[in-house]
Amino acid sequence: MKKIRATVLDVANAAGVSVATVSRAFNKPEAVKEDVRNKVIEIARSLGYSPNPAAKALRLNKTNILAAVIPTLDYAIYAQMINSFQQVINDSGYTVLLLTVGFDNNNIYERVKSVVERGAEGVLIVGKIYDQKLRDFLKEKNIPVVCTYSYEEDPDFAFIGYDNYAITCNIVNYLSDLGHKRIAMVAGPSKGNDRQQARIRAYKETMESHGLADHLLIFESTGGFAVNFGAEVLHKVTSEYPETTALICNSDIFAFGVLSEAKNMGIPVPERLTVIGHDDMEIARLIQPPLTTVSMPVNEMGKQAAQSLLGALADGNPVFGLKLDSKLVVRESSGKPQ
Amino acid sequence: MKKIRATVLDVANAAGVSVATVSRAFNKPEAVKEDVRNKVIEIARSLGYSPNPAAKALRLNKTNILAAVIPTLDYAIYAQMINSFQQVINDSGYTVLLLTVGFDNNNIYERVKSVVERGAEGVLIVGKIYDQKLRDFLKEKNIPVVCTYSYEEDPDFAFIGYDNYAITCNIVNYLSDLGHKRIAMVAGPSKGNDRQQARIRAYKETMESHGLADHLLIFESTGGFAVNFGAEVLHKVTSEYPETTALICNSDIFAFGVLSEAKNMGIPVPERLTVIGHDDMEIARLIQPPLTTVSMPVNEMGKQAAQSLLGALADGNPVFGLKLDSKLVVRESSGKPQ
DNA sequence: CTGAAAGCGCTTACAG
DNA sequence: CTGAAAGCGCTTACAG
Repeated sequence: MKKIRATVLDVANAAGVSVATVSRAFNKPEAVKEDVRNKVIEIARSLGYSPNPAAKALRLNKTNILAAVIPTLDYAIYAQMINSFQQVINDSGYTVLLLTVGFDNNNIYERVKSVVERGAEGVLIVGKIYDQKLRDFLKEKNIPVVCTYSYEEDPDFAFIGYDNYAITCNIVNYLSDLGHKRIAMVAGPSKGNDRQQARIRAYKETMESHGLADHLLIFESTGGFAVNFGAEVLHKVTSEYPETTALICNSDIFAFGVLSEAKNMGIPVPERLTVIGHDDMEIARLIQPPLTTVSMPVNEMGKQAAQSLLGALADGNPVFGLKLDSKLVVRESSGKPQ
Repeated sequence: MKKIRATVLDVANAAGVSVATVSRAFNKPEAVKEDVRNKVIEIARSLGYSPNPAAKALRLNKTNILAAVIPTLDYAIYAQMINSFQQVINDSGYTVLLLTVGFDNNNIYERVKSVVERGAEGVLIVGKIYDQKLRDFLKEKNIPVVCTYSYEEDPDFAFIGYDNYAITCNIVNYLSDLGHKRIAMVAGPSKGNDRQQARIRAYKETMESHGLADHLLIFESTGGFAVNFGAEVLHKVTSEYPETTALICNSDIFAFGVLSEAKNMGIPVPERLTVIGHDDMEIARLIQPPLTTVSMPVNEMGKQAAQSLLGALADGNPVFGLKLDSKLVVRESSGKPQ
């Protein structure tokens, strides 16, 4: 029952020209006499003609599809990044195909492959690609890839992200300078998540460099990024590691859980416990006390990632990488111990 | 330089069969002798063959693409809904094409059209379609459409959403029962946004029904949904309409702004001012005081919307609509006046 | 059970 | 400046 859409032939017949001329009127207008061109375009419009994208893709071997493969949309920083990414892409006549795959990059081979098989000419990924099979696949198919959120010098893929390791070093240094000695980390699941891994590594190594390695305490969530885990950790810390004076949360979500539960338990922040988050979500500055956290330019990341992919596809420009700034935004949830 | 992808002909040649047999081995396996089929599939795999989606789409007149056209991804409820939507869609062998268009549905004709012209077989939209040209276009092309977040009985398009009017009536009734008489509304931009319009209408009419129409006070944001607007409104209210005892915010975002600024200004909530939000974002229950707000099943909405579209496409089932529940979640930000 | 051939809707050398 | 024709990679009646 589907209404047959007008084809190039319909337009040609109605205009009394060949299909070649119709095609040219749209794709190479200067090669068609003006009055013919105008007539064709007018008739095309009146018939509601638009070129069949599948036919075009087949003929030109170009789908104009780019894929965004991300952990989830149910987390503000990814949603925001894709929001920006998508705007640039759509404005460029490309289309964004969206796929969520969770946080473990070890198991994305099939999903990314499927997205390429569905015609994606390029793909945005969050984090690093571990799987050698996937790396080989993408290189062999010559698919431009941009990895976001992390930054690495990688010969094969462009990274547009920030230095997760360095910023976490900064946090530990900041806390150490403040006088904190018992500092714990609340981490997200680190399996297949290089951002978490980098932060954990930074925590360990920087603590060590300050001679604080006798109090390495890492709580790694098993259930993703949930507020509850922050609350859980706070209970554990107060009962089992009460000497702890600072909590580095690798997500604002965890920090919100800690702060909320601290209030319930009557633990003053930052007097008794310093809390640090990560991501600088909008709400971070609105809660009480406002949250000290890490801010990174999420929208910029999305836009640059889009440009990177478009550039690679357009003039065969080598896909470029970019290290963006992240910074520790100090607010009232952090302070000197005691 | 692009690696030529294996075609059905490559597989056929390598297997010593015809392309028809290769195609059948995948699409109608029972019609191919087992050993032949196995050989073909094995060879296809070794060549990394996957069918060209453009060729398939052209031949079958079926793109397997569905579009999500939403205001923005930079707002949790939309991002979450699309997260769920996308999961169901992708699991069904379809692909999600994403496009953001802002909050004003008066101007989405071109964007939705473009998405259909890019091959979308069905489309998810947020809210109601005003534009008659767009309605005609979608009907004429016979494109299944599901409108979300709102609920209406519409002969042309399925709605999977909730009753924005009714829930706002509930809020006003709740406040009136508590003894509030001076109630104001903080609204998002209502132009082209039927959810806001419904809530504003509900506010006006219910206030009237309680004989409170002498204090109709609506603050409509011009700049989208920003925390700042909540703070601004609070200033205006305290200076110009200090008799106000309750603020109905049509977004948690506004409510967060109000709550945060109330704290700064030393205005006790709910003793001096009751604050109500909308959307029940995760953070709503974590702030102080926890926010009374409207909760709706966002993920369910996304899933059902996906099912609706898939159903319409699969067996030509009429697209179904669904009125989902929303409810007022009462927390400590609301109470009796004074 | 298998293959030869047509055709989906486009674009683009090629010829005029 | 324009048209006839080939061909992109598939699937599917049709014939055997």
